[in-house]
This record gives sequence, C-alpha cells and structure tokens, in this order.
Amino acid sequence: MKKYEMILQDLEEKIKNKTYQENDLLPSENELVKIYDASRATIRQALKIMEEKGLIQKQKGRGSVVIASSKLNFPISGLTSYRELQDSLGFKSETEVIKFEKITVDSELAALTLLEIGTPVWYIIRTRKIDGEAVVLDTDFVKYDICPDMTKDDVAYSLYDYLEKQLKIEISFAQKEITIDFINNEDREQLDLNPLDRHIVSVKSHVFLNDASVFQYTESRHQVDKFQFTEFARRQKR
Amino acid sequence: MKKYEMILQDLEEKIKNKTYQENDLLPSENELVKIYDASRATIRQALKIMEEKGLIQKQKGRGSVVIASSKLNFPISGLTSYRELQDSLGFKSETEVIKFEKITVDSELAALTLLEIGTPVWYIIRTRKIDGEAVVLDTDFVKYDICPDMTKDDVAYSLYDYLEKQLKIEISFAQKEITIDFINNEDREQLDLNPLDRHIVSVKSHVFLNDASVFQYTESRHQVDKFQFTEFARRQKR
DNA sequence: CAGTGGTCTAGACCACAAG
DNA sequence: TTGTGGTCTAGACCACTGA
Repeated sequence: MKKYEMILQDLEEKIKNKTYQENDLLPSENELVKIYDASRATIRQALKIMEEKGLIQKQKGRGSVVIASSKLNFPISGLTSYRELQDSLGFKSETEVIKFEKITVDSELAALTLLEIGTPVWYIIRTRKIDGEAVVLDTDFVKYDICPDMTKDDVAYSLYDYLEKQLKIEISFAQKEITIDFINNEDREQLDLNPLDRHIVSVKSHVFLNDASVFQYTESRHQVDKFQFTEFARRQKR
Repeated sequence: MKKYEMILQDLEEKIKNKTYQENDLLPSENELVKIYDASRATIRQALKIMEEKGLIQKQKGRGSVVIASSKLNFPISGLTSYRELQDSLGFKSETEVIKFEKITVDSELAALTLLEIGTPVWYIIRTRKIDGEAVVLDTDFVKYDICPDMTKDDVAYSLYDYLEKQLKIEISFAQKEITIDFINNEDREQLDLNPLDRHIVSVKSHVFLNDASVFQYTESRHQVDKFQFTEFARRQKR
C-alpha cells in the first residue's frame, strides 16, 4: 500500500476512534511529518483527500479541523450503487430482473446513451424491492464488449460489484441528472405505486471509464416518497 | 495571481478555444513544465483541479484526455445559488421577499438548523419567479452576527452575492439533502402550483464557513416539473 | 511574534501503456 | 523500450492566524 494511503487510513481510524474529536485540530503538517516519517507533500496528499471527503476543514494559519460530520446523517454523497446503499442502511432488499438481453444501439438510443450507433449493448431492466415493495425501476444499457460473459445472476446481485470486483473494470466518473417525471405505464406495471401519485423521480446517469468513453447509461425511477439524495459539496472558486 | 491559477486559466481557455480538442491528449506534464516554466508539482496542481472539474481525465502511462463535456448539457454540479443558476441559463427571474426579520433560535429550530439555542438569526422567506410564475419557495436562517447590516434589498437580489462579494465571507462547504415532500398550505399560498400535484421537491442545506461552523440553514421548495439537479461525480475509491 | 497551511522548486524512482 | 502519470523527498519562501 502507498504511504499516503496508510497515513490516510490511520488518520481516518483515529477520527472514528475519537482520538481526534470533532472540532479539534489535527496535529500540524510538520508534526505529522515527524509522526509518520514522511515528507510534507505526502502528508498534504493524505490531508487533501480527507478534505475532499468532508472529514476535515483546513484553515490557513490555524490548522486542520475535524468536521462535525456525526451531526450529519449519511455517508456523504457521490456515485453510489443501489446495493451499497442498501447495505449501508441495513435494509432487506431484493432485485428482480425483468429483462436481460443483447441489442444493438439504433439512432434513437444513440442520442440517449451517447453510445455510437451499432454498438452492441446489454439491455437490462430490474425492479428493486424493499420489504417486499417494488420501489425502484432500473433500466441499464451496458456496452457488451466490456462484459460479454455477464449473466442474469450477476446483475441480480449487483452490476457494479460484478464489473468492478469480478472484471476489475475501472469506473471513473459519471454525469447524473435528477428530474421529476410523469409516471408512465411501465412504472405502473412494475412498481407498487400510490394510485394518487402522478410523478416519479428519475435519475439518469452516463457512466464513463478511465479512457473517458461512455460504457453505461442508466435510468433509475424511484417512488417519490422513498427517494433521498444527499451531497457534500465544496464551494467552487471561480 | 498564483502560478498554478494562471496555468489553469490558460489551459481552460485553450480547451474552450478548441486548441485542445475533445478526446485529444494534453501535452505531457514534462512538456507543460517547459511550456509554462514551472515545476512538475505546480503543473500537476493545475491538472488536478481540471480533473476535479471534469475537464480532463488522467491516464497513467498515456496522458490527460480532454473530456467530451460538450456532449453533456449543463455546467456540471456543485453548490450553486439560484441567481447564478438563472444567470447561466439566461432566464428572466424575479425574487419576492415575503419575510425578513431577526429572530432567536429556540430548541426546535436548533435541531433543524444545527445552530445553537439563543443564536440570533435572520429569518428570510422568498419566492422565485420565472417568467412571472412562482416556482421556488426559499426559507433561510442566517447567523445574524455574520451580517448584521444586511437589508431586504440585499436578499432580494442574491444572498450569496451579498455575503461573498460585499462582505467577503468565505463559504466553504455544504451538506445537501434532496427529498420529495407533500405540498403544505404555505406552498399552496406562495407558489403557482398545479392543483393536481401532491408533491414538491425539497432541497435542504446546511452551509458551513471556513472554520467549519454552521452559518446558514436553507430549505428550497421547488415545483416538481421545474426542478432539475445535475452532478458530475467521480467514483470514490474505497 | 511563532507556528500554521499554501505555494513552488529540482530532483528521484516507480508502474503502466503503447509501439 | 520509451514516455507517461503516480508517488515521494528535502528544501524554501510566503500569507495568514492567534497569542
């Protein structure tokens, strides 16, 4: 393991431990240099990541404050898959695979997915049940060439788990869009919706690999009262 | 201006210019060292920021690819205020200040805002109109001590503009939560809602200063069909 | 004032991608 | 094999904070 990762891990542990408490200052960078026998640049790399994660807030001339994140409810934000989310919250959940087939991108689909016309893709539709109630409808288009041997069972568990852990594919970033759409016939068919509801939350994502190519397009449709999205956001300097 | 900021600005300009086109590789870090007469660490600092902004994707052993962001619709994400959003989209918008008064945080409000009981705060309610239609209802609690001289006119234009540009307050980060709530009486009163709608999008934010203290709590309630949220998210390594 | 984090330099070795 | 980005070092000066 890299040195800055070890330092990072140790500092995170000590924050969980309450060795460093909320609103305390961490040891100064120069002290951390001595503690971990590392250069200041290496220490700063670890601290940078902690700042991005929302664990500390650095202040020039003062030090690094441990952020009172326990006051805040939730992991923090980012690109999180359904299973990870459920695991972290401890809900019982099931996935039903409605459709699992190989198709080819046509012109209409190309505009939606940003994949090129003619690209073979897996076309996957799944419902997600929590406590027996179908609350999420997922539609996925995944580049076939990346994962030709994928099976129905793999996607029933977790698509991301299969791609990242089994195939060691490196997912790099995603562009997401959240909007509120009208409920359509398929939503009614597949989900357990309140008859009075007219709307559904739609989360559309383009997911990219390390080489900056699109490899997946997903739409997740969530029952409105089961939906929650949290984000830790740093203010952009312009 | 700092050296890495100048390099950053120049590279961003050259991407907008199409000097460096989408899916092209930037010059290598060692070439950039020569071009800008800087150390590699300084070059890397500029590139790091570009990667975080979603402008480039770095690849070990290959180089830095310019991301095809023009395929994607929208600025990118982050903590964005209403006026900035409207400016960037070129909509005509008006703000009406419904309430603007000084109150003191009681125990109920303390739990909501994470401010301490007894803290004096500005209590502000505003509606946002686009093309004459009231679509957003904002409720703000802002620490009074930070901005005692604030006026109704300041918040009618833009709260963030006043705090950041006039008072030079440095907003550091925010924790946001998006949920779908039931429409309440105040929503009906203040917003131009479809009578058939039962739900509204609620965006709740705790906003923090550089010293990691809460200084504002905001709830924005958006008419469902006018709401859109986009995010550029990098995959977290665990 | 002393100590902090922010910026910058010049060098080094490594793992990885591509030809 | 060559060149890339990733990691790491040892040093330096600066602007800022708080006593």
